[in-house]
Amino acid sequence: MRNSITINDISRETSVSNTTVSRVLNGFSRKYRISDETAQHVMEVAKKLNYRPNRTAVSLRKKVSNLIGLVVPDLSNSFFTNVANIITNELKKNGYSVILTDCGDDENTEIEVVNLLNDRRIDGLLVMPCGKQSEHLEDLYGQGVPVICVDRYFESSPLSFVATNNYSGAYEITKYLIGSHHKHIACIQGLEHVMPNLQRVKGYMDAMKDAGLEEEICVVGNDFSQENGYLETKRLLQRSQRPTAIFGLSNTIILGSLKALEEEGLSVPQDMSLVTFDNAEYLNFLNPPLTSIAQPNAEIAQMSIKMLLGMIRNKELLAAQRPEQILLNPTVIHRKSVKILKD
Amino acid sequence: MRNSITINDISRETSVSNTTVSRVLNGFSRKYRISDETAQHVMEVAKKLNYRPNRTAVSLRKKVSNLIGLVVPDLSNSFFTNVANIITNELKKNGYSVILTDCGDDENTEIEVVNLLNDRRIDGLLVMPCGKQSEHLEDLYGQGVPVICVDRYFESSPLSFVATNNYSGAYEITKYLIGSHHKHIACIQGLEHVMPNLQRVKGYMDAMKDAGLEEEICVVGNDFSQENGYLETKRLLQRSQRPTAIFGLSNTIILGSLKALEEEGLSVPQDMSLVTFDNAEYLNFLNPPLTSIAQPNAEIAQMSIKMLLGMIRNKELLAAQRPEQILLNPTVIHRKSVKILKD
DNA sequence: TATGTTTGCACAAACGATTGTGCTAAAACG
DNA sequence: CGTTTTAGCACAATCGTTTGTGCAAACATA
Repeated sequence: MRNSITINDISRETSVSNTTVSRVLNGFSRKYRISDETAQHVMEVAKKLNYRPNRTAVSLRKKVSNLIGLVVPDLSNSFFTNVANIITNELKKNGYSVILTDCGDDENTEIEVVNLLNDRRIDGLLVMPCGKQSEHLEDLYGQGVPVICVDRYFESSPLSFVATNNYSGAYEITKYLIGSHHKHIACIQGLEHVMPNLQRVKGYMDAMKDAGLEEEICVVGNDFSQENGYLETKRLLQRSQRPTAIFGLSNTIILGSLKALEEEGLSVPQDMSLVTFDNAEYLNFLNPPLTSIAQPNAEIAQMSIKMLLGMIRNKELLAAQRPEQILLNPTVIHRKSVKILKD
Repeated sequence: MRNSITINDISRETSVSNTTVSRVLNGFSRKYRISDETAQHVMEVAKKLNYRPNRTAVSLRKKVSNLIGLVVPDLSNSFFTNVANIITNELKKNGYSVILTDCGDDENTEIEVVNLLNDRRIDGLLVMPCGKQSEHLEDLYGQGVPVICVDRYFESSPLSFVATNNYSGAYEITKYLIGSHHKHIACIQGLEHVMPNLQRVKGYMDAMKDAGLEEEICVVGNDFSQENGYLETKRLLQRSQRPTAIFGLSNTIILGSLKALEEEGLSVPQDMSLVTFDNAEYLNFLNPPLTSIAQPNAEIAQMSIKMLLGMIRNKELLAAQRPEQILLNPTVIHRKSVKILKD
């Protein structure tokens, strides 16, 4: 068992009380009128013994853990890892460590891990909720724990959120496809009930409707996996009326589509146009480079943290405030996966 | 401030001591002869009040945190995130939470975060060390904290490790290039002093030597970034004697190469053959699909955890045992980025 | 000299659990 | 009925900190 140096060892060695040691080491010498001499001595001994405070004890006593929970749906999706990465690094700069957990896009797992995080007395929670329920999160929030929804959120909930304006992104890129004279545009969606998916589908559908293509609306699929992209693409290709363009609602989905198309010997964009949500460096080097909707990952991460830290600092306001609801605009990155059809 | 239900609330409500409550809730009713009646009552009240133990208090008292530290060099590299992902999920199944930190491939940051993790009394550390020094890790290990090096490791150190057999992977793929009649093969390396890089370079060099191509050995570059891949490729292209093949030592590096080649209007593999370490789904869909050396990510993760958990369970043996040193074999995945030259 | 003020620090209670030990009352035994 | 055993639980210390308060000695003031 690890037997580290404690404040009491210093206390013994310096023959002052642990109270005094604690105060010196926390920079309260002045405040509690510890003589410079004593303070010096304590600090020297602390350094000599290579003392480091036990954060567990501090957490227990101060009721502050400097731990932030981060719950993501699926770490094999590069969008989530990218955001998680930025969040983790940003929070470290602010003196927080993060406990990162992947809930496998499963609601019960999410509830379980949120409880676990609460047991560890996290100072705040950043969550990309994967289910329809928000009670477990609102409960936590009600207990006074700052909670921010990131990327995914709930319509009417006291929880603040930061997300991409998924609607506008989807609307815009669909309009672009239509502008390129595509009419048969299929949309492969992810988890049906989560907000980003809902909004993206809505954006797609509205753009179709606004162009008088209501009849052509075609939404298939049911999760954000690559398999889903693969299978749905295969099925789309078997239709009598094949789409001329596919809009994948995540980078994972589109990778599945690509695989299916390749297997069928179809090439992009000659035989099929392809666009996707999410951005990634490698999209530039695909065959062909894929036109995509880049989410503002860094801004999402930074804004979430800003809001979270704000709540942590102003706990009193926590309950009083109305939720902040922030939607950040995505940008369409035009590459080479859309064929311009003759009209 | 969060005011949760404690064991004392239950104690009050049931009119038994907190000792008894604790024993009941930990399943020690039998052992301490708590009557079934009392036990029942305690459990009911605990459920009614929705009691959950404060893990911070438990950690302090039991000197066990159920926290594992995971330190990776760079979370924007998909190899690391992939391994981290598997590790995190596997550990969760074993009742551990992981604190994940990215040290930005900086040695001082690594030392700092390792100290921070120690302050939190992690039960074990999985680390992909980014520097030449191992003292901070050996210190921790010496304090009785299980430490396993993952992917990266040190030559002569008491620390156990799990990594890919980088040498054989590099040797094999270089031999393959040579077998395809390439002679001018350049190697763009990552961080010079880390073991995987060292071993990969060695594999490359030995393969060249064994084929009598000692004169042609060409190792450039100095870190695992995409920028490094980009810049070094640009420079290679300016040489009077251009290489006919480039061996990138990571997926990030090769993405940089690809960018440089594209800018120069060169296509793969017609104008330049390309191979890389690391595997990723998207490599299949690049233009062209890249031949690569797939590391056994899942096995690395699982083996690391197995060793770590073993150490945690057998702490006594910790110091006594000789380090375990595990190298797992990679596999070359042949795709379409190597041109077979006429000899 | 008596009183008030400041200096410099220590005592002891918390935080929320776990755990070695001790104690009382009832049951069992002879 | 007296003694031993067992059942059933509580006391209090402990983990390593932080923190409200108290208190003696030194000093200043009148």
